[in-house]
Amino acid sequence: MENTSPLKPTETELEILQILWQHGPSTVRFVNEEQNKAKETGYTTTLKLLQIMHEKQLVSRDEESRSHVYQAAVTEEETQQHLLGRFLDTTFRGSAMKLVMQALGNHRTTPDELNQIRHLLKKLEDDSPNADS
Amino acid sequence: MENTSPLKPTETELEILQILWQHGPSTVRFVNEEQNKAKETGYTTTLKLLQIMHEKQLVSRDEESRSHVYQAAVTEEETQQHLLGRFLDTTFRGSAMKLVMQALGNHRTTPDELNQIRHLLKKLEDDSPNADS
DNA sequence: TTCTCTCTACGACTTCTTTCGTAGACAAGT
DNA sequence: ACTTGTCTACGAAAGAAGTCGTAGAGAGAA
Repeated sequence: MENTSPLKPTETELEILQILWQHGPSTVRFVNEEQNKAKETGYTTTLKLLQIMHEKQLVSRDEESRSHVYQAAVTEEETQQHLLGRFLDTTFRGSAMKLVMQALGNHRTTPDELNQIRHLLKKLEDDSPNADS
Repeated sequence: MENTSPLKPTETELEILQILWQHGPSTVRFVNEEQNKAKETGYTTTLKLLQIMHEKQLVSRDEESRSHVYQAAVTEEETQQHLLGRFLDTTFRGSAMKLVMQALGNHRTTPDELNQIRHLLKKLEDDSPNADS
């Protein structure tokens, strides 16, 4: 149960992971086409990236058919968690609260979402032995 | 308002900015010594970085005395805001709520901090009906 | 079979970032 | 005046990330 992967995906690798998370196992061709929706990218560029990510164990691949099928080998949540930790340290010097305040304050959030957060707050309070009001 | 500097500091530049934000205007020597507390860094490395940051207008400098005195030219908040925006998009596909939930859920937050957030939530709710500016 | 299309592999090039060596200026101290 | 220490400027090396050209294999159509 030890470290699954202290590996930090780069900017582009993350974009590819997003595609794999959203669409499930995909061929290079498919990933490339998705990437092109946002930004023109050569086919071999995508291929190379996926190969590197495979080496880094960020993705796994099925080589059965001629076109290999790639799949994310890390979950979206664990990756987000990991990146969030780093971001928190480097940008907010570790203060989760400052980050949350800024995120809530400057990005529109629907009333419903605010409610969900309220629920979470309540839950956190209940779990915490020494909560004062 | 239309400032032309949505420049994104690099990892190391951010570290230096943190030092300047925390300690105010500083000489290269001082910044370098602060950096060394975390990681051994050559003096000229720090110098070069500050010079580059000066070119990029991330810092300003006072050249009066022989040892120049550098000062952050961007505020901590605006930088955090900018980086947060990027991070939100690339890592959480724009969902501020998901980010907040994860931040609150997985990083220790004191009861007092939870309270501050609660206050913010209330404030957001009050302001929200017709927000558009 | 032969031609054509698509795929993987691989290596080289570019750009960006970080690191550092070296040179010249300048102020003190002796 | 000379030596020493600290400073800036500059250029170049080292590293990291992303980009792409080219070669060769295989599959299917003609």
